Amino acid sequence: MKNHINGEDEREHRFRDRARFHSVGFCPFETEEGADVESKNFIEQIIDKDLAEGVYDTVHTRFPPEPNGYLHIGHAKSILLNYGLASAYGGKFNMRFDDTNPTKEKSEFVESIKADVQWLGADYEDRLFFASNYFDQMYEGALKLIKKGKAYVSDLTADEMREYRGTLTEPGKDDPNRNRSVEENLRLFEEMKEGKYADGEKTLRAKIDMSSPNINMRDPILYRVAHLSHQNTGDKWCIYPMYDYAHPIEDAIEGITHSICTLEFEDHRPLYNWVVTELEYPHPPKQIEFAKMYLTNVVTGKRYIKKLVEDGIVDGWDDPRLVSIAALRRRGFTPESIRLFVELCGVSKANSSAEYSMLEYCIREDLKMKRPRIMAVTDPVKLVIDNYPENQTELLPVVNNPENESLGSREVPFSRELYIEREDFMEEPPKKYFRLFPGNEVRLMGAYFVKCVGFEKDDAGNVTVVHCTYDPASKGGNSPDGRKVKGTIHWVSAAESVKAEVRLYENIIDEEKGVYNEDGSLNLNPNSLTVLKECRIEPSVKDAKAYESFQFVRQGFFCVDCKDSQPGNLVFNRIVSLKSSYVLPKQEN
RNA sequence: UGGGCUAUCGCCAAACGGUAAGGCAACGGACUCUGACUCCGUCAUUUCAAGGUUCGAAUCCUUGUAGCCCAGCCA
Repeated sequence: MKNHINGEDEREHRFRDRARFHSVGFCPFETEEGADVESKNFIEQIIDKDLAEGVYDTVHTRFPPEPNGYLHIGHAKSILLNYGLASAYGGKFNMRFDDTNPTKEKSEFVESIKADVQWLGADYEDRLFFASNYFDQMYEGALKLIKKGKAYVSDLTADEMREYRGTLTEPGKDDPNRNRSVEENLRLFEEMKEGKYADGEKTLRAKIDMSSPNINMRDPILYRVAHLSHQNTGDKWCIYPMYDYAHPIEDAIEGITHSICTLEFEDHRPLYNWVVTELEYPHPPKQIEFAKMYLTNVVTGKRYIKKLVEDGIVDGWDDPRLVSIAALRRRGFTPESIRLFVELCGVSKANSSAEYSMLEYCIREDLKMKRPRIMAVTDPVKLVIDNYPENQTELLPVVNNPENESLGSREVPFSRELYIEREDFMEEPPKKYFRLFPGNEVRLMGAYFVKCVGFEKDDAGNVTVVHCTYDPASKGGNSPDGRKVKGTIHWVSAAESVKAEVRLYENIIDEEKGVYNEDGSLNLNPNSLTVLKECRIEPSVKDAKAYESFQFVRQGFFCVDCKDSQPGNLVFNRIVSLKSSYVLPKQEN
């Protein structure tokens, strides 16, 4: 009794810790107990300093994707980091589409991105913005720079521009148009805007330093001509601002304080600062770079995924073997599990790649207390209880989740003919095999003890029926005489169970070989998908809806597929298997 | 080879001159109506390397080494 109470206490304590841990990045300061204060990541440390020194008096972040594709697990880190920081500091978080290049952008992507961000729980409230809505202000800014003598119109072609830029080791040369008068620049830029020039004919460049060791500072292009229809602004513009010019303005307009981006933009920071300085924003935002984190042995490259789709290897961008947000959602991952994953990974400036096992841990961790544990037989073989009355069915009460009583209980039909897992019976068991074999007794989970008294085989030698006798006194799963069994196996009633398709997934990449072949193609795992069409599941899942998930006891977590599952024709995706320290020895013959 | 950044356990990651946290994975063991969960234990005398400063260095200095990013009118 005492032990039991202690056990409970410990468990509650653990949950409290966990709950607190979950709040890292969401409210790291409000650890009432004050004890073990979580260490802060380097961005939080910068923010603390800024706040303490009065550089900013609030925190305002943003997630600024270009709507040119689907979001994947890598983006989740940025989304949750930005959102988490804003929440933690009582600030605001904006959703902003960085749509300054109409060649690659589609409104289809803005919709999917919005959906994914919301699904992840990053609530941007009414703060949904588009960089393209700031085009007027960016244009005004360009005028200002020209008037200050800090920008000029260039006639150089793309090739010439490259030549003039110099190389990593040699400085660049001044643009022949670098010293045009303000008036001429104003006129030319106006003409660019009016559409007098063809794509590529003219650009607006910042006048900075052609010999800077930082190539981004060698008079970077601010505006290019592109006669293209924009997904948001239509045909209003034929000049579009470049990222390096547009982004700081977007941040400044929205009152962003900490503009968080990935490492590859570190070299752009001086230019970011140049723009906000020259444009004289009173409270300029600060760019901070962190290392993006990927999963090991995963494919995120657009062209690779596109090819997988085209080749019919996956059934779309949301194929459960992919790691787009849509794919993870379809596979059965929860927003909570992804949040946990991002928290566990941490934030730093060191390039890194997390192992998939970390993500697996996170989804198991999230689902294990939340979802019902039911019985499903994925590779059925019939089990007949010889001494059980024919035509009798009884309903046995089963707790939905023994670790979470609030999930209630259900009744599972039991009868003379059942299905069990094929691998739970062996004619000649290896050592330490606790399951069914002739003469051995096991527990049918939640039902009775049964003892194997025989079996039938077909001509090919496959077991077709296992015969048992049951002990009526062991109803519920325990024998009054106190005798123990080593094995407990799951089962379903043959007549009442529902037939379903179950899809088992392995990594789409052959992990032994790594992601890419020498020729750049993907090292695909030929066994990444296993479809089991003859599965039998207890009837309680009959009305399960898309995305609903369960633990299939002894096997793993499974989720109703949102695309292919139909009432009466259920399809389940295996989200993740349960861990197992037992490996079934390879069967001979 | 110009510039920028990074190196702490198989994978993430703390440590901010005071004597290497934690998580994942792995491996023992206990418990068990899931070979799961949970529990308990093991897992860096050493922080890329070599020197130096210091009573004391992962942290400071020097010199190296390795990796990533930059020469789009992409973001």
